[in-house]
Amino acid sequence: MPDHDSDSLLNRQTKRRRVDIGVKRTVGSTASAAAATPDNIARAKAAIFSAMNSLSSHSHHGSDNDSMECSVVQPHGGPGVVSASDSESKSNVLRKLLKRANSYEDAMMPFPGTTIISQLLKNNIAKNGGGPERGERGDRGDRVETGFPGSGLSNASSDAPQEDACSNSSQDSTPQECLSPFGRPPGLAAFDIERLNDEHLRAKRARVENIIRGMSHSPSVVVPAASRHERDHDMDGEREMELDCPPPQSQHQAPGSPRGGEVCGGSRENKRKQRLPQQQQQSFTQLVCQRKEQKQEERRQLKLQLEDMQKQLRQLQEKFFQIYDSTDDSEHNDLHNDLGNMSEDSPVRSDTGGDDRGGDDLRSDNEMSDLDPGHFLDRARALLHEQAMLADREKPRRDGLGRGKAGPGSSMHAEGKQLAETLKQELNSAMTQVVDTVVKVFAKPPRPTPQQAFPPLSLPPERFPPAVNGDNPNFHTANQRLQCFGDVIIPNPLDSFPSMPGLPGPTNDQTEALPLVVRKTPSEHHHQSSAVGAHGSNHHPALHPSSLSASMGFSPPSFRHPFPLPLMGYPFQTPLGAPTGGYPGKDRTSPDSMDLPRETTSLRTKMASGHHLGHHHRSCSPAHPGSTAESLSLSLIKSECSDLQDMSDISPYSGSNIQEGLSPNHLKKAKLMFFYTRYPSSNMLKMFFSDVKFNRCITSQLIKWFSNFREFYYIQMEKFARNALLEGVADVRDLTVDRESELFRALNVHYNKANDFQVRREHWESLKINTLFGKKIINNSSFIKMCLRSRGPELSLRYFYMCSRVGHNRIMCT
DNA sequence: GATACACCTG
DNA sequence: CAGGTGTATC
Repeated sequence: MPDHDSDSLLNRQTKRRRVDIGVKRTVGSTASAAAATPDNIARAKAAIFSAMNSLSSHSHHGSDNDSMECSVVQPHGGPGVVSASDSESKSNVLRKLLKRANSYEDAMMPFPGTTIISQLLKNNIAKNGGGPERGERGDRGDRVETGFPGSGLSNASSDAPQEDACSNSSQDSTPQECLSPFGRPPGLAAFDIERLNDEHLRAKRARVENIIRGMSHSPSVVVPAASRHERDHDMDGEREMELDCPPPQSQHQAPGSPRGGEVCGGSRENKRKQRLPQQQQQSFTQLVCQRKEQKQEERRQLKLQLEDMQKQLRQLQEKFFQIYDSTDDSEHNDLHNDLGNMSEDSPVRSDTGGDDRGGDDLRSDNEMSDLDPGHFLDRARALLHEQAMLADREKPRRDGLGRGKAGPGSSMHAEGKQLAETLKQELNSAMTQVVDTVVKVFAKPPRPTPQQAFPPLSLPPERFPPAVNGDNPNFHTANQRLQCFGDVIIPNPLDSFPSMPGLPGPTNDQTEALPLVVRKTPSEHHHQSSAVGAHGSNHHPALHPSSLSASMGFSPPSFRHPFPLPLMGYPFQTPLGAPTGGYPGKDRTSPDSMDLPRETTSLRTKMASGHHLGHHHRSCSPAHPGSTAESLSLSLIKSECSDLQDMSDISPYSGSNIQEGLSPNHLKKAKLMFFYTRYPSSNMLKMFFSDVKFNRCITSQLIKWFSNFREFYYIQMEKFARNALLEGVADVRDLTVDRESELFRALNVHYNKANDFQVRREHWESLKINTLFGKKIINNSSFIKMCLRSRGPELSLRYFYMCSRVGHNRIMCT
């Protein structure tokens, strides 16, 4: 704390420790201060959270579901848990937490608090293997995890830590959740559907496997069921990490910083992130490749589906034929009459009677080959041919004779023709339906495969090429992306969300937010620091790959979607729900009509009026929203653009409508983006806001927005933590977040006021978040992702998991 | 000096 | 959310 003396530091901390703690510039400083500050409950809480975060950070794996819990912190060396009942223990805990916090501020991970943390870490460890706080964070980098050997966790230690975890989780959830990537075509029989599902599942599995292979991050994977067991392992691992790693000297690493070994090494990167761009580029490239793969996969699936449908069609035809045949046999002609009526207009129709033969033949054929579709057509052709011949032959006679003559034979003949006609019509209609169905299915965003894992989150910078929705509001269809956000969402947490730039490499997970600015090219800025800068070094550049990256990471191949999202598991619908289709309503409407929050409105107004933001904005011009682009943007948002892809998708259309200013919709998008990255890099911002002409003002404004978002977000988290402490919560496992919770409400109001995102019950309750973080943000709605993501190790909840349990969700820190 | 961030205030 | 300030980094 170079700058601040302890007092000031304390004050400051007291006031605001929230947010920046993690990032803070002061990093190494305050160790001294850290020591005591008892009074700060908040701090303690923060510490707790951080601990929790730490834990959570690594844990991805998780079990998914339910059981994730985090272990709690335990005060003393031993991982003992603090007994809630004992006030003293609480005090100790708080103290430790405080210490930790302080140390944190120092930027180091305090060992003091270590015990607790370590225990927490242990629990979680596995997942990321990430180191402890900073270190932990560093983790995000992925490598970090690797660095930690010890994690006892089962797998965690392994190299593929996060990935594995992701994959595992993905697998777990995927199958079930994403059952039908394709919507079920109308008309398909149940058995067909089942068949399709089976195939689909197989395909998903294959995709998941691919994804897993592709991922290299996450170390731990745990099986949900074993969550607890795993947790233990994780903890061990984490602890080891902690021990192994020297405390960071000065700052924590920035959230995305790469770290792994680094972390352990204690080296932190004070420097700002420099290379993000490259990393991001790689990530993008990977994403693109993944997308292609996904598309191919989609094609394959569609083909399979088409084949199934064709089979079904054939079966239907056969059945029809059989029925007809039976009727014929019975000699009654209700059916015939009907057919005759139907085919009256048919050219082929003939009045002449035919012989029975046709009927008999058909019958026999049917008998012979009930199930052979091919016969159906053959018979139809033969019948037609026969009828034609008869018609020619009898026509003259018929003219002379009159119809009365037609006996049974002629009626049969007529019936044959009618049958032929009917069959033709049926075939045509059936084919038409099949084709339509296929087209529709194809057009719809398929649910992605599981991987989505979400999404979350990061976006691909580039956006995948996928089709974007430029025109089609319903980007789902247009894009065909699956939204899977597994979270569906919007999956596409996502997964993938986006961090475009940040995409992490394969391994990156960015659990943390990326630095806001990354100077893209060296040429442009010599600074490399994109990130956080100063104090912050904490932010680790490496980290960037926040969730977005994670998502990207995941998205692998399996998805067809462009996004990575996380989609894992959710079925077709987007998290958003119904509105998928068009984003009606306000989305489409002009900004004015939008139901934006007041602030937004005011912002818009200001902007519209040419308001210039302070010095930041000197050059900014007013925004000109309204355009289609915005609508699209909203649409995207609704669809949970969370996914990187979504983000990326924006660009296409945006290109045509580049605005010089930021509109309310952009603000909305920024909020959405915040779910994925708390510290977006400049590249990410550019990608995400491809429809905006960037200049210093815009960049500054965006940075400011994110700064504000962080502030709010961390305040909420801190508040939540504080309340929890006051309530006597000693164990993270006791923390719960449900829809009624203040945290949920606050976040939703702030970031989702217009309910652009529908946090559906299923998303909330059955999140399989294991993989959520970082890399795997797989499923769950963006909202949840957002909730999970927190900024710094310290206070942030980023590592929290919200799990659903029977009636409620828990926040886990893994 | 420029930049980015945290923090604080309105 | 914006404006301002202080700090750290480049």
